[in-house]
Amino acid sequence: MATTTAAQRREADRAAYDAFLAACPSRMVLDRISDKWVGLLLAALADGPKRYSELGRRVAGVSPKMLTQTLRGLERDGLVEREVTAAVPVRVDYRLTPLGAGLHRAVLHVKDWAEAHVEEVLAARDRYDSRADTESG
Amino acid sequence: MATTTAAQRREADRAAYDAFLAACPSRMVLDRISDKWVGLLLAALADGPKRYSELGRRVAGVSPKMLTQTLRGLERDGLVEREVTAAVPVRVDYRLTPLGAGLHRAVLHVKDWAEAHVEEVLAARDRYDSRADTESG
DNA sequence: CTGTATCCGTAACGATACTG
DNA sequence: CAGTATCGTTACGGATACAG
Repeated sequence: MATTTAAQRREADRAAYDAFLAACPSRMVLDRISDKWVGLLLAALADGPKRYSELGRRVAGVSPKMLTQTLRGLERDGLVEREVTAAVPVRVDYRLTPLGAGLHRAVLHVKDWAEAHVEEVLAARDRYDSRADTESG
Repeated sequence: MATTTAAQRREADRAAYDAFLAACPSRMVLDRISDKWVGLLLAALADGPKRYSELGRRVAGVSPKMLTQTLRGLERDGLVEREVTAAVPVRVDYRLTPLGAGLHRAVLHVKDWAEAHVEEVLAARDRYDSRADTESG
C-alpha cells in the first residue's frame, strides 16, 4: 500500500503543519500584512487618526467592503482603535494603537529595504526576462 | 449624468493608482513576501543552499507547482540563485543571493516583532471575540 | 530527480445596492 | 457619514498526470 504515499504523506504533513502554522507568530503576522490593504492602511494611519471616509480617499481604489473588512481585522488584532462620536452625521475615527505603530515600524524596515534595493531587483528582473527571451528565440 | 460618479471615480482612481503602485517599491516587496510560500522559502534557505526536493521537504505541504513557481519568482527578482549540476539524476541547488539575504533580514524584523508581541495580539483577539459574543447575546 | 501542463475548487476581491 | 449584505469574477493555490 505505498501507491498513494506521496500524496497522502503531503496531506498528513499539511495537517500537522497547519496546526504548527496556526501557532507560528511570524506566519500569523505575515498573513496579516499580506492582506492587500493592510500595508496601505498602516501607512495611511501612521501620521495620525483618520475618519472612515478619509481613509477611503487616502487609499484610493478601496471599496467600502474591503475598507471595513481590513479595518475590522486590524481592530480585532489590537492594531487599530475605533472611536465613534455620536454626532448628527455619525463620525468614526481610526487610529493606530501602540501595538499597531510597532508593527508599522517593523514593516517600515521592509519598506526601507525595498526602496534601497528596488533598482537591483528591477535590474535582475530585466536580466531574467531578457535571458528568457533569448532562450526561447 | 452624475449617477455613476462614485463608481467611475473609483475606477479612474484605481487606474492612476495601479500605475502608481507598479512603481511603488514597498508595495512591490510587500506583494512578494505576501506570496504564501516566500517567507517559508526564505527561512528554509537562510541557513545555506538546498536542493529542490530538500526544500519540498522543509516547507512540508507545498506542491511541486507552488515550489517551482515561487522559486522562479524569487530567482527572477535576483533573490535566489539556481545552480544546475548535470549529473545522472539531475541535481539543482538553490541559494539566497546577498540581495535575498538582505530581504530575509528585513523580514526577520517583522518576525521578531511578531514573536515579541504575539501574546498581545492574541489577547486583543480574544477580547474582541468575547465582546462580539456579548453584544450579540 | 526536477520540473511542466492541466484541471478544479476555494476564497479573496470588487461592484452594487441598501440601511441606520 | 458609516457601514452591511449580496453577487459575480477572477486569480490563487492544490491535486494529478506527465516529461526531460
